[in-house]
Amino acid sequence: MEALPRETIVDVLEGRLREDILAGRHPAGSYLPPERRLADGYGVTRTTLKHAFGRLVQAGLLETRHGVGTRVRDFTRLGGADLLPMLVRHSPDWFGEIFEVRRGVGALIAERAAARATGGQQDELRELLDAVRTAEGGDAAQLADIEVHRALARATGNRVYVLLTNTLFNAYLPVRAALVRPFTDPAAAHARLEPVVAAVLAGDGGAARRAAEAYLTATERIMLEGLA
Amino acid sequence: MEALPRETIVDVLEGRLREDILAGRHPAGSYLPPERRLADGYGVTRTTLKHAFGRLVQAGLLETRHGVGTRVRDFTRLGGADLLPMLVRHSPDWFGEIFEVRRGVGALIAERAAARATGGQQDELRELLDAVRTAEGGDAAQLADIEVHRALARATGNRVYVLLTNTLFNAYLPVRAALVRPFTDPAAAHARLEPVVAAVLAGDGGAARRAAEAYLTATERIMLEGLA
DNA sequence: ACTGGTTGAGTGGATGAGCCACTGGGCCAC
DNA sequence: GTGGCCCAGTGGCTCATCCACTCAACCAGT
Repeated sequence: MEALPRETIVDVLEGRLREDILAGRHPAGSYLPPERRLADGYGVTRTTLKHAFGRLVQAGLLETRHGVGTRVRDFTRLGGADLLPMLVRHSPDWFGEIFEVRRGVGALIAERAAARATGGQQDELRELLDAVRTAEGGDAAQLADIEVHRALARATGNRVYVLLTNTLFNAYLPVRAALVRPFTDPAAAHARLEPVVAAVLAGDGGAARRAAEAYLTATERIMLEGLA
Repeated sequence: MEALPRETIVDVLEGRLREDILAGRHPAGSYLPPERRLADGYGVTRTTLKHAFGRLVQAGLLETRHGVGTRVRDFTRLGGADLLPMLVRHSPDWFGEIFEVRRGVGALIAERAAARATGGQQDELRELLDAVRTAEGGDAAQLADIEVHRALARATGNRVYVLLTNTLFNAYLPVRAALVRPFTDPAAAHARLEPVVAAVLAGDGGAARRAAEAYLTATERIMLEGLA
């Protein structure tokens, strides 16, 4: 099991700052208070605050200018998809939109994979699909399911699809993990996924696209029901 | 003009570390030397090194464990699309793959936008397209062109498409900016873009998808030629 | 009045010494 | 053997201090 360590001070601080920004307490375009004052306000050293700032700058939420100050970026306009995990954590409204995109992109990936998968990649897909069926206990089936999707992305021969899949996974996987119930049955997971892989292996792009759309629509419905 | 300040020490250090990682001098899964030793090696303070580490951790390239060490993550397997800018800077191989995805996603966006754009969004599209035609000097036409694409993404009513568009822009825009020649002519830019907007305004999803594909294929060809 | 250089307050950037907290392996008593 | 303890090595965090940059106000000199 993944033994994640206790949250560090920087973690907590980053979370508070992010919350304050996403909640609009520091509006986009406005300057934050000076580091010394802010650090004092949060009861931490300026160095520690700077570490938290560094992360948020990297994430695209903040923008610092030497000698001037630190400003909140207009991330809804300029931000990248890597913001999704924190956005969805702050407000679950994003979930539906994420899944619509996942459906569109997933269909693209299936279609491309059907057209391009190499022999080795086809073998890998067969193996990983089989691993879903024989998965045992807890979230093993769910993890195996994810691996199939990663392999489908790889089978497009386009590494950007792999990264994109990871980005979308990072955004909605925590939510999906919370809904363990519908995803822990290996037989059901295998049955849902099998038509997609079969179409890809058959090299039928149209069928693969439709199968992927069906799969993603089905899992989306399960998740949206689970959230309600 | 955007007067970007001189690179800070942390910037440089981050670049060197990233380069060392992407070049495989620190293989995925391996542990980096201890912070004290590494900081000494790069001739900087441990604090400074930690700031650079913080960014790379946030970016998904590194993973630190208190009391154990700092490890290089297998970003080709687990990384998100936000890595693209640094990956493409390190090796331009990525460019073709990025553009293929941009084409697929752009077509999806155009189709959705045609089906869903509200009246206000249609007006905005008309205005922004017009701004491309009347753009003057330097890269003004190129910037106006980008704004049209952002507006198309917004017109889908799905904010994730906006973020995704930004992510892909961040990845290939620096390259595109280097090829100013084909993109500085307002009339040409307007002519390329007009059919896409027209189809979206007409509410014809299929036509919008095909127009977007044609546009993206054309600009892709221009860029690939420029690179060669 | 206008121009142009100077200054100073306020901001973020970087340092280095020092201490705390965590991990893991090896040692020792049982 | 087995269990517990210890300690060396690692990253986390703080503090005090200085450097570098920006901007606006000021003040000559014209």
